[in-house]
Amino acid sequence: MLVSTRGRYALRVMIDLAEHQGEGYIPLKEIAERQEISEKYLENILKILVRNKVLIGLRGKGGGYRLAKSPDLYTVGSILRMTEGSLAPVACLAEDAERCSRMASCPTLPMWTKLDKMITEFFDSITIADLMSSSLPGDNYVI
Amino acid sequence: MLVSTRGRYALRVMIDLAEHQGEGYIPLKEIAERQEISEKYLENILKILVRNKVLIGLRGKGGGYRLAKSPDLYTVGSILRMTEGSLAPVACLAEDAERCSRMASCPTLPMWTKLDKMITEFFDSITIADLMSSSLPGDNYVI
DNA sequence: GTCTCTACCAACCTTTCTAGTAGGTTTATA
DNA sequence: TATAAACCTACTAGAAAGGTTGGTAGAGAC
Repeated sequence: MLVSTRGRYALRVMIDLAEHQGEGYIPLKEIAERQEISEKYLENILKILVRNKVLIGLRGKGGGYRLAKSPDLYTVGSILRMTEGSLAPVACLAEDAERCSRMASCPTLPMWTKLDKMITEFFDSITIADLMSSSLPGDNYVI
Repeated sequence: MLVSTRGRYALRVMIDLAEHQGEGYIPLKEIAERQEISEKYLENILKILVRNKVLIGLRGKGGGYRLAKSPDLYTVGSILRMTEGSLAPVACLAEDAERCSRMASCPTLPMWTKLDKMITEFFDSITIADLMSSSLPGDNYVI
């Protein structure tokens, strides 16, 4: 599995917040309810997004979360890299991979590299705004 | 990680055997040595390929493994599906996934479906013959 | 007929990742 | 000061990854 629940939920939250922009700070409880995701689990995911300054969290009564910037300024790729760590299709291409001694002669490496590039370009070509329900699904984020 | 060692090793074995076609049956020991993979672990992987009739195993002295068909008749996709089970980038798209109640309104589903199609088409467009060292790496299995 | 080489098979193991849960602390508003 | 919220640390059950152990069965050479 390339993308786990962490990344998928993060994207859904981003879209949810994008659709409720201008309504001030949205409490976690509300998002969790709408998205049918456990509050406590979601908390862990939103923490990552706040740390990366994608979301702004406000404490106390009337607090909650909101997007730091406009939805068209966030690519799906950037959100997934934050939450998933790496989007590499194979271990050898992960940033923290130990250098493989067979690299120079590996007959499969060019294939993996090419796929990695395809995936990266795909995710980086789509923004949160593209995913919003107001968009026609399936055709507007053509690669 | 989309593709684990199981799938990667399987591909390397297929290429290895393709490059030693016409030399009769190649014992596991030899492959393991050349590929620097533990014999015992490789055994588990080859079992899958034999079960799927991609390789033919012969026991006893002089035994070993050989490809059942020509290398250009095996796509990378078919080998990976055998060994990895599923190549779906997200859980919702796996064959054995339980039907998600949000499917109809999910704003991210079209993106996942599109990526899944891209990945499948990529892997199905490359054969073991394309990966052999005699090929120029990087340009001949253009999608 | 038995020795050796080989594939084949079932079970087990360790480490890491996934998908959470529990319980408390801090900050802001009413 | 009560309450609503984010924030923080730690824990956990289960699954998957990446193997290992110890055998059984078949085929050829002597």
